[in-house]
Amino acid sequence: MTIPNDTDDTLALESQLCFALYSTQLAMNKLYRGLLRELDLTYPQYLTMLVLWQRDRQTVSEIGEQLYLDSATLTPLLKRLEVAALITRQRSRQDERQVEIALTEKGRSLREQAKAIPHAAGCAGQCTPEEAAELRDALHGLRRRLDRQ
Amino acid sequence: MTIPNDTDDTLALESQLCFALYSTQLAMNKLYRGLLRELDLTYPQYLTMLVLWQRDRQTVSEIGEQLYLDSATLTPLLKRLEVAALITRQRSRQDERQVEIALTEKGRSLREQAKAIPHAAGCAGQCTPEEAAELRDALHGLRRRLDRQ
DNA sequence: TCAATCTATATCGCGCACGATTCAATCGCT
DNA sequence: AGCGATTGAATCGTGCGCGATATAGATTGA
Repeated sequence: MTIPNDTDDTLALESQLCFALYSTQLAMNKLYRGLLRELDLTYPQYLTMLVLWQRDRQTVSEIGEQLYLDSATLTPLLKRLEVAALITRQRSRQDERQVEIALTEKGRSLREQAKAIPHAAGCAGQCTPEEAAELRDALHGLRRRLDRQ
Repeated sequence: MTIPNDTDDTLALESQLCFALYSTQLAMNKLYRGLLRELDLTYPQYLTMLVLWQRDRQTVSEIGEQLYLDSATLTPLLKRLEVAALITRQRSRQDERQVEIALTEKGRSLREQAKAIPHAAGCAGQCTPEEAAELRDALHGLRRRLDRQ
């Protein structure tokens, strides 16, 4: 009697951490699309604004280091934020290779509206702050290990 | 004496679960890009193959329900898998609106190569199976709550 | 000094995601 | 039977991500 040789679930979709991560990120993105509609920002644009609200006047690569994005992604994104009059982009005097990104008054003032977002997102995810923090730390840990590869 | 009115870290990038999710997904994607290079698959294409390896002959929307993707994303992706000769696409006889996706022999046989992927990914993430399972379940739970919104 | 090298940003091409729309096939109802 | 509503897939437009390449400016060293 032969044992069926392919009943193992190694490749089962739902068993895989990578798919849990992928599909949850899709769901989170969808949630934020709704929350960010009134700010007229996409999710990556929102992240970029978070970086600048924490510290104004940063170069493209400084922003990229924090978001894990490179200039191929950021340059067009930043141009759109510039068109939206939320930031300015100008070549650094000291080093003409660098481009300094700075908030406009409009960009700074958008922060007030944005303050409501994290709480709204937390409610939607029905997470207690403790649950959210635990999951966040587990994810950051995983990311750190993946980055080392 | 005035207390600075904006030292709260509500909007701090690293404190937010959504960014942990976003950046970890970027890192995971990067890992899989490397692992999948020899299979000549992108990550979403790999997920689609997982779905078909679990059950052959499914319609576009059946695949979409499992991956949380709609036809706008899947139709072009499936066309590329068809060009790669991994699947066939043909209109259902019973219901001409539906398109049935079926594996080719080449598509079926790719499964053998793919079996090594989950283990390789687990090693890269340096997760014990228990850690991975726990994080996976926490993420599926969060996704379920987000989907209800 | 000036050529080789390195660095920061930009550009190009491709493949997702997805909102909005279109179109054909099917269903439901009278 | 026939017509409005629904459904399944495709199409279009926009915005990421990112590998690969380009380009201009800065740095290094013989």
